[in-house]
Amino acid sequence: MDTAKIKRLESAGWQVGSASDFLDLSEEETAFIDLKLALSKRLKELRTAQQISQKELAKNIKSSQSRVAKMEACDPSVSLDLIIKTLFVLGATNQDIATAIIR
Amino acid sequence: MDTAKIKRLESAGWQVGSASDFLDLSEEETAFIDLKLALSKRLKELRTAQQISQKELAKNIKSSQSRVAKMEACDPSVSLDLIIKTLFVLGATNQDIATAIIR
DNA sequence: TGTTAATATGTCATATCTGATATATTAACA
DNA sequence: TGTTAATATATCAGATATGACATATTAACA
Repeated sequence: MDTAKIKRLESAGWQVGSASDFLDLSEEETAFIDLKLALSKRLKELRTAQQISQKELAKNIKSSQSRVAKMEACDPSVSLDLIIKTLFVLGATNQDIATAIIR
Repeated sequence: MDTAKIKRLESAGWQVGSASDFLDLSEEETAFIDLKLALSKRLKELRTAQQISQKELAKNIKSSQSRVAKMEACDPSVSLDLIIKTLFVLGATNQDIATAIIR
């Protein structure tokens, strides 16, 4: 199993609040993943609330359905840049993003 | 003059509040740059408050002085990922980051 | 069950970001 | 003025993220 897959599983694990030690990450690294996770979660919330398919959103951001799926799965191959840009396309405000981060 | 340089100048321009139309960016693109700018500004604030040189910070994040300088200049070649990771190394909390974004 | 739309996962060539390095500029002080 | 530390800027080879595509899985319904 490759690192990407492990990280993806780890992310899923954190998402539901379980503890795990496949990887030993520094405090800064986990903080970063948590932040990314919170935003990818918000991304999915906004998309589903707007009843848009991943394919449709992909078109709006000039990307592909698979990349949207990866964003929502918080795949390690997606950057925070892409997630944030997509949030703005979904109509998120700075306040939305800030709230998603602290919540 | 290349795009990177123009964008850098643009960023500096926005930072001091001037209007410009070298580039015509969409609302989402300007929102993204504004957010990045706010965070790079906060990064510099945290570093200077801690009286750390760019060189020292670079060592802490295993990068180089020049990259730190580019982060603080909000150079288009730096990712949001790198800026956020660095903020965490500087001891920023999610609340700090959220505040920097909405302020 | 089959059909269909939505979503998930794997892979890859290309684009973009990376740390490193060199060098320029700036600021503070003798 | 010179010297020094800090910061800024330019460039580049290697690393990582990208959209695209193929294919698998899931869910809802006939």
